[in-house]
Amino acid sequence: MRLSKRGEYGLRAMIVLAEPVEKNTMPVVQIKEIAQREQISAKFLEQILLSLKNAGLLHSKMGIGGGYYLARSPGEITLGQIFRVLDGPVAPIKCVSQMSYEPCGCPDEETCGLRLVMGDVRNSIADILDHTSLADVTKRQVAVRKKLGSAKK
Amino acid sequence: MRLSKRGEYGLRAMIVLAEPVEKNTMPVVQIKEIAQREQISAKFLEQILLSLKNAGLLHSKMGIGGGYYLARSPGEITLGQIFRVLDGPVAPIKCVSQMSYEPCGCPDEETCGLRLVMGDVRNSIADILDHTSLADVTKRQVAVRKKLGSAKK
DNA sequence: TATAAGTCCTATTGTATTACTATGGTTTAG
DNA sequence: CTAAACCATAGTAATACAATAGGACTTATA
Repeated sequence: MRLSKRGEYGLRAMIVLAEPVEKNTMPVVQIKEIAQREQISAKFLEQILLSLKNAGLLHSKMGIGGGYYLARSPGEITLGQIFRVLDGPVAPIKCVSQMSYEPCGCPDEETCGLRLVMGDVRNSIADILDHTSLADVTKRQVAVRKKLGSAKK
Repeated sequence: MRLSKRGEYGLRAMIVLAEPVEKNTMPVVQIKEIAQREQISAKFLEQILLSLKNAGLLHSKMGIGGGYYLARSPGEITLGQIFRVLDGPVAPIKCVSQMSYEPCGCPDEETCGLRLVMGDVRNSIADILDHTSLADVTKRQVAVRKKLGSAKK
C-alpha cells in the first residue's frame, strides 16, 4: 500500500512551498533549493513539479529569480489533490474508486466481500487526504516543533 | 495506493475458504475450485496459497480429496495478516511502519509534516484491516445479500 | 543586447516489480 | 501403483519507477 517516490517528493515539495506563504515571505522558490533541503535529485524533482504545474496546482516564474509557487493558498490545496496527480487514484482496487471507477473481475460486485472492505479503506484514506490541506500540515509541524522545543534539555 | 493482484487474489481465496467453515460444511477446498469461482489462474493461485500456508494462515491436505483449509477459525484470521504476507507492510512510507520500520530520507523525521499525515493514513488502514476478520467479511456479505434479496423486484 | 540563471519539455535508460507461465518434483488416497 | 493433489523453483514479458540527459525557451540585469 505504498506511496511512490514521485508522490513522496511531490508532497514534500508542496509542503516546502507552503511555508513562505504562511510566513508572508517571498513565495517563489527554486527547484534547486527544494532539492537541497529535501535531499532529492533536482532533475527528478523538476519533472514532478512540472506535472503539478500542468495540473494547475503550481504556477511558475521563468528566468532569473524565477521558481515555483503555489497556485492557490495553502488552505485551498489538499494532499489528496497532489496525491492523485502524482500517484493516481487513492483506491486500493479500481472497483471502489470514486474518481476513476473500473469494474474488477469478481463474479458479483455488489456482494463481493473484499470490495466492501476495500471501499472502507478507500474512504478512510480519502477522508484524511482530502481533508488535510497544506495549511493543516504546516500548522501541525509548528505544533510539534513547539512541543519538542519545550521538552528540550 | 493500490492492492496487488497477488494480494487481491489471496484475500478473495481466504474469504472463499472461510465460507464452508461458517456453514459447518466440509472445509477443505481445492485450488481448482477457488480458481474457477474467482476467475483466476489456478497456477498463480497455487503459489499464493502456498505463501499463505508457509505463513501459517492455511493448512493443506495432500493426495486425492485434498485441498486447503484455514489454519484457525475465520474469527481469528484478520485481513491485515493476509495482506502483510502477500503485499508487505501496510504503511505508505517505511518511516511510519509499525511492523517493519526503516528511516526515510527526510532531514528531521520528528517534525516531518508528511510523516505525520502518513502516520495517520497508516493507522486508519491498519485499523480496518487488523480489526476485520474473515468472519466479519462473511457476516457482511450475508447482510448485503439479505438486503438485496428483500429489495428484489 | 549579451549572458547568466532560471524554467520547460521530451526522450532515453536502467532497474525493480508484477503477473504470470513452465517444469519437475513429492505426497497420499484408493 | 497411479492419478490427483500439493510443493518448489526458475524464467519471462510487460509495465512502472526513478532517474538522467540535453537542448529550447524566458527573463532580469549589467
